[in-house]
This record gives sequence, structure tokens and C-alpha cells, in this order.
Amino acid sequence: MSPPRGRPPTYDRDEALGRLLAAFWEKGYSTATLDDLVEATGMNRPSLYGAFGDKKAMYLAALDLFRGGMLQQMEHLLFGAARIEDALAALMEGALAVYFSGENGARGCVAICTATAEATLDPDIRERLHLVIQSIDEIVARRLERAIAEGQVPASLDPMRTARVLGSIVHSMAVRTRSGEARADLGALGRDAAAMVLAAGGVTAAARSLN
Amino acid sequence: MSPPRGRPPTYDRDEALGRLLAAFWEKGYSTATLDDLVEATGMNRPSLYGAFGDKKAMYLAALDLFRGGMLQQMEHLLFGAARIEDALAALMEGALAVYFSGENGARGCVAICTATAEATLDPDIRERLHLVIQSIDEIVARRLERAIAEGQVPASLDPMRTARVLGSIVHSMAVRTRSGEARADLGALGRDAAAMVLAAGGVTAAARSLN
DNA sequence: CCTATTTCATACCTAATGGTACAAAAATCA
DNA sequence: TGATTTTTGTACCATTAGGTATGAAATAGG
Repeated sequence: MSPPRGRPPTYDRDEALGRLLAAFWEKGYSTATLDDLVEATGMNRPSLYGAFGDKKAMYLAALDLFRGGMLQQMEHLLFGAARIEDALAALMEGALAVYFSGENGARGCVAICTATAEATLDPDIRERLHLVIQSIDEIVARRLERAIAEGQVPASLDPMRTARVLGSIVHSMAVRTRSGEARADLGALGRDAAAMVLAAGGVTAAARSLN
Repeated sequence: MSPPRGRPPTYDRDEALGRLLAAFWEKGYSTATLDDLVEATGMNRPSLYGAFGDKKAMYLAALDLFRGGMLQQMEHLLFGAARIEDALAALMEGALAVYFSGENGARGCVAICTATAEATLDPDIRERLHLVIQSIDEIVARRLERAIAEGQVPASLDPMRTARVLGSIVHSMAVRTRSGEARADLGALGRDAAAMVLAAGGVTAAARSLN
């Protein structure tokens, strides 16, 4: 593999994409201007366009990067704990750690908090949002399946339906973060929800048939 | 009360504000242009500015209108039902009815789905978002207090903490609506969550002390 | 009927936005 | 070293954005 022909880029594409993600995360898609993105990456406009395409492509690429990292971390947090109680606690605490990790404080989740606004107008963005939501549901459901297999929760628990409830708590934590709620209060919300779900034995076939 | 001096307005301010709300609801704050707002209201630009102020003031007024209507309807739905099961079912179903009531289909909640993106940049918008979230939490908590008083749920249930879990489900339903989830699936999510909360006896002091 | 007052409608303004042309710079290959 | 290729950086472009000046229109008061 010989080095490429022309003048070598001065930027690192992955790092630049990370900076793009951070910029969109704070400002949202339509509020972030090209000048913002230029400043965030340190690149100039033509380089940005050459590397990523137009503004929307940058946003989509940033969302994909986010989803990848999110899934990796959730996998780690959820499946690294032996007890389902600990796994769910790690999920909630890990989400909060990300939501409060911005330089300028509380920024929530880039997909839930910024893509949702655009979802009505752009099918590609809506698809990305859906993908993030679906990914969360599915990975939590997989962890619940393991808990069933290990006898930590009743077999009557419906993994996917229960996961959707837990995922919903995570979504709201993201929104609430951005609304200015204190981290301690959100931690309590996450713990309360997880404890209640486990106390109820999750969403069960019985509870479903009630309605 | 004699009629006002000059030329009478041709628009109805309340109706115009309703149209503004609909426009912001679908497109979001920064994505909705002045031209969009002019078209939605049928008013011309100077009249819009005369009636409401600048674009941000229009958005804030629309959010306030939304919150007022939302609270009124939630009061009706939550306190119109005698049993807490029915009250929570009405809450979830009522939320979905609103989230799917747009002309162009699924639009979710204007506060959760559009104000969240702007919340990091504008304190006034963030405050409105917080107010909506807080209002939901509080009215649900009040309904749970009544259920405790009427012996329908255990007195160990913490109304506010339980309400925050239920409110979180509603938030996520709004986001999920906008992401393209089917209404039937969201109905199931709402029923599942409500049933599980009641099955667990809500968030209790006991569950809290576990953590 | 004339004046005062308020709204309406057109047209306009400035600034900012997303996107690009073009030439200089930096590398490889012959 | 010279030709080729790719990136860089400046400067620019057309469009759209939010917001406003201005005069005509419509009402009440005198």
C-alpha cells in the first residue's frame, strides 16, 4: 500500500467527525451553521465538503458515529454486570454520564434531543432517529433475555415490551437533562424506574392480557 | 366598552396563535420560516409582528398556548375517571390522540419534540420546556395522591416519583411518534407501562431505600 | 365630511446561510 | 526536475433569512 498521490490531508477524518458530532449535539442540525462546523473541526469549508459531502451528510454521519459508540458502550455496561439490577443501574448511570458530558454542560442525547425536531421534515433523519431508538430497545431486550435465562427475572417477563418501557425512561432522561433538571434527580428517576420494573417482574403476558 | 379607534383587524388573534402553534409543531422553531408562519396564519408579516412580536415571541406564545390546552385536557382525562387504571389509560390514549392529530400525520409533542433541540441555546425556550415537563409531573402526581386517598393504590406509593416515571413514558411516546412508530405499538407501550406501575404499587419508599 | 387612529399590503433592506471557483501548496511518480 | 494529483485557503456567489419603512385602506369621533 503506497501512500496516496496528492497533497496529504492535515485533518484526521475520524477526529473531525467527532467534532462535528459535538457541534451538532450542542446546537442541533438546523441551528448549527457551516461556520460553526468549520470552527469546531478547524477545517475549512471545501475540505469539509470534500470529506463528508453537504451539511446533511455531515449530520447523518455524525448520528451514525453516535449510534455506534452508544451501542458499544451499552453492550459493555449491560452485559458487564452479572446481576440484572446492576446492569440496569449501569445503563441509567451510563446514559446520564453521556448526557452531562458536554463541554457546556447538559446536552442530553444527540438523536433524541436534536433529530426529533427534524424528523417530520426529513426521512433520512427520521430513519436515523428510529434506528437509535430501536437499537436501544433491542439491546435492553437482549439483556433481559439473559436475565430470564439466568433465572434472575420471571420467565413471564416479556423482554421487548419491558425493554421499551426502560428505553422510554432513558429517552425522557435525555429530554429532561436538556430542560435543565439536576443530575441527581435524574439519577433517582432512573433508579426508581429500574427498581419498579424489577419489582413488578417486568411487563408480563398477564399484564398485557388485562387490556 | 366602545369599539377601538382605528381600522379593525381582519384576523382573530387566538385563531392566528393556534395556526402558529400548528406551524411550529410540524416544522420546529428554527426550521419554520417567517414565510411559513405567514402562510399558516394568512396574515402578512407586519401584522404578525404587531400582534405577537418577533419570531421567538411567537414561538413562546405558541408554547404557552399548548401548555394551557394540554393541562386542561389532562385535568379532564385524569380526574374524569374514577379508577386510577382508567385515569392512566385515558392519559396515555389522550396523549397519543394529540400526537397523531396533525394534518400531516405523526407530529408528537411540540414541546418535547421541538423545544428540546433549542433548549441548549435559549434560556427562555428551555424554561418553557421545563414548565411543560414539570406540569405533567405535577398533575399526574396530584392524580396519584387522589388514588392514595381513595385507597386505590398503596399509601407507600410516592406520588411525585411515580408520576415522573409515568411522565417519562409520555415523553418517549412523543419522540417515538415522531420517529415513525405505529400508533398501535405506542398504545401498547402506554398500557404496559401503566399496568406495570400499578402492579408494582408505584415507586415506594422501600424501593427508594434499596439504592 | 374631515381628521385622527389603527391595520393592511407591498416592497424593500441587511445580514447570514449553504455551497463553490480558483489558484497556490504539498505530496508522488516518472 | 518536471508533470500529476490531491488538499488547502481565500474569496466569492446566489438564495434565503428575519425584520421594517411607507403609503393606502378602513374605521370612529367631531
